[in-house]
Amino acid sequence: MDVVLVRWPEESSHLEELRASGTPRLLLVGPDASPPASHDPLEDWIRLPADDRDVRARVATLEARAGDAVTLPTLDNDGLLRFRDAWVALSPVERELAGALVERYGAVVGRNVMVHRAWPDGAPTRNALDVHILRLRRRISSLGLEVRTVRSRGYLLQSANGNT
Amino acid sequence: MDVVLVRWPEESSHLEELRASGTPRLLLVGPDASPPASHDPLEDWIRLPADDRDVRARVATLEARAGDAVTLPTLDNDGLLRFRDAWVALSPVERELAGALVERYGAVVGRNVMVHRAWPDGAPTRNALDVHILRLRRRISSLGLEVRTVRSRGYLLQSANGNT
DNA sequence: ATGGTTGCTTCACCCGAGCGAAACAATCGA
DNA sequence: TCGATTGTTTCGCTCGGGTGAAGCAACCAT
Repeated sequence: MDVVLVRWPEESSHLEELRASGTPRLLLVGPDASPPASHDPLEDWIRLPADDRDVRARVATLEARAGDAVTLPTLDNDGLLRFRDAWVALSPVERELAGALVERYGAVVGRNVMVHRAWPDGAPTRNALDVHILRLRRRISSLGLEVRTVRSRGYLLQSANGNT
Repeated sequence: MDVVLVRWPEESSHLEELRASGTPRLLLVGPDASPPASHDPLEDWIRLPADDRDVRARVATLEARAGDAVTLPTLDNDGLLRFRDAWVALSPVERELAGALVERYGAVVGRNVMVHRAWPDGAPTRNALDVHILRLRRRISSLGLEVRTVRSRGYLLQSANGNT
């Protein structure tokens, strides 16, 4: 989601609806104005005049927070895994594995559950799942997604930078 | 909880443990340094030289956020210990120990209670609990949690930087 | 105080199981 | 024919859990 720049306090009327809709926003505080008192993580402010890089850094931070809060990966009907405006094509087996992980995004999916999903009539080898998880990991790394192992319990899909 | 001021990038070594313990912090960015890229809501930065009121405003915001974030640790069904949007996987024994501690978060849990919980049919060695407590301590330190000893009474789970 | 005792922490080691990763072979489809 | 997909094997690392032992530190009883 894009960060909206708002002059403070000149455009403060506009601010209410941005707050209500959860839009990330950066307030440009005039040289003599006092900064706003909101502690919403999706709101930030900077004192004018400001270095352009500083503005961009704060915008980037707000964008990242908004992305953390909202984005869920989805697996569409064509077998494409989408996440944050990017996507990758998955092979059939990977599709099933990713499907199980996406349905329980951020939670652990048992190894046996995933084996059953990818090979309903029984797993080919005990190691097969490991290998496909490895291949899935490499594919989705470009999306900023990662599969984390929870030893003796299963696997967990999450955003690569941080948690959920 | 109090906001810690950190010079950036001079004191960046100290920063890691502040992040881990969930301590709110304001980075004082030198005139020529580039701002940090964290999107933790409990971290903020300001460019030096800065107006004193601006510093106080940011400190106040961080304090307010820290006050909002009185989260309790939870042990979910997958054996993951979650705290403040981070998590770690626990081994089976650690899971039982952490479960006992989480249920009485901030209060003392007797050693015998924990032994009975982890090994209902009797402890393997008298030392076993100590070793597992040590391992649990190391694991949860990354979450900003700590296990404190109350001599001859038991153990107590709390947030690493002081409160509750 | 002194020395001993108790309670707790920490380290080092072992074993077995779980898992990761590479390498290779076989198959399938455009 | 060529690349993509999948199955299989093998090697080795990491982790979990038990054990022994050394080291502190607080407490107790002379």
